[in-house]
Amino acid sequence: MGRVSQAQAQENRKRIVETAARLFRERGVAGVSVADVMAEVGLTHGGFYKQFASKEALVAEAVGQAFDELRGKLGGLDRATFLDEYLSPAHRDDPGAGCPAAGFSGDMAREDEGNAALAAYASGIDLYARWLGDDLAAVSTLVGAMVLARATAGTEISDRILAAAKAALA
Amino acid sequence: MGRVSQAQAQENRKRIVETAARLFRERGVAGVSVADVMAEVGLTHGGFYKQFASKEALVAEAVGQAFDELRGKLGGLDRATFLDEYLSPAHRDDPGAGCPAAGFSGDMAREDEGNAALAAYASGIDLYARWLGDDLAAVSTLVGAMVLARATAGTEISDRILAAAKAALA
DNA sequence: CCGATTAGATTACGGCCAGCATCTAATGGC
DNA sequence: GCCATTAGATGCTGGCCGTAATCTAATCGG
Repeated sequence: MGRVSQAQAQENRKRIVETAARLFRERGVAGVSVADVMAEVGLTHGGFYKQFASKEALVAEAVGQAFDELRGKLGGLDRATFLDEYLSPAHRDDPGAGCPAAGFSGDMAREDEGNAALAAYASGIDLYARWLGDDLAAVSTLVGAMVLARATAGTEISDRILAAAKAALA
Repeated sequence: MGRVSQAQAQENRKRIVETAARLFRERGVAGVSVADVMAEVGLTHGGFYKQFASKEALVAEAVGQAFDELRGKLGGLDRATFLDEYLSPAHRDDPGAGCPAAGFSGDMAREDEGNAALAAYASGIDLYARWLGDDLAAVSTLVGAMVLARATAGTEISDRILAAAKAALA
């Protein structure tokens, strides 16, 4: 296949970022290859570098994209509803569509400083903190509970973590 | 080189697990190869499979080892001292020797269920919870703060996360 | 309507990894 | 003191990865 309209190319680019944002959260950045992302979008991996400078650049855009989606969702929610949805087994079991702070935490801890992805991540944490009334401890409890519930998924302790966090933050 | 005494072989095995426990926490399981671990111990990667069935088996032992070390440390600490050390920049900046619940969280979230590493991890979380008075919300705040502080290391928000968690748990 | 541009496909390269087969030499039971 | 055992070294394999050069065909400006 040859060229595609600019509109189509832009649409493709958008789908690459959205797919990456989901896959990276589901399987981790290291667990997803550029070819995986492109195949899921229906393109071949070679074309990737016409749209992005590197995988790193895609990671940065994916983190930004995930937090942008979050920004949209937070607008129409009150605190109680948000906590209920966040600390639900459904959220735990669907990391691909879930909280980027939790989904990307493992990967961000090892990015080198000054990185674009890191900056997007930090500003996303700031978003959470402000939305919860400048309460960074609440953000820690929230994200920590989700991270631990996922790491212990399938064991009896996982549901108890979610319930305990809900009780503490209500 | 040829054979080595049984005592030496056991010592080598121990050092492999200890080194893996540190490197995995520093760089993530996917970021450390079997060859990396063996080189750090001073052995070649081929010999690894005389001691371990697979990398997965090493991960499971490393997680167990890290929580065993923790168990030892927790014995001689009161709550206030523990919180102070846990939520310190020094702990944030030295994940290799730090909390396994935080250090392995990113990798555990993607292990398949029934896994030996997962079981060791879940029992480690249980250890924390009991030591903090069956308070799973406190464990979430603690581990969440460390995970987020590491993911935002280098930005202004990182220290504030640690301070906020300390204030909330004191 | 033509030709320069460009999105995507194809193919290849260099590097790294987990795992294993084979070799080597020291051990430790007899 | 011999020799079967075995820890570790060496070297290979098949696979996957990120990246890039090249090709192809469709677009879009002039």
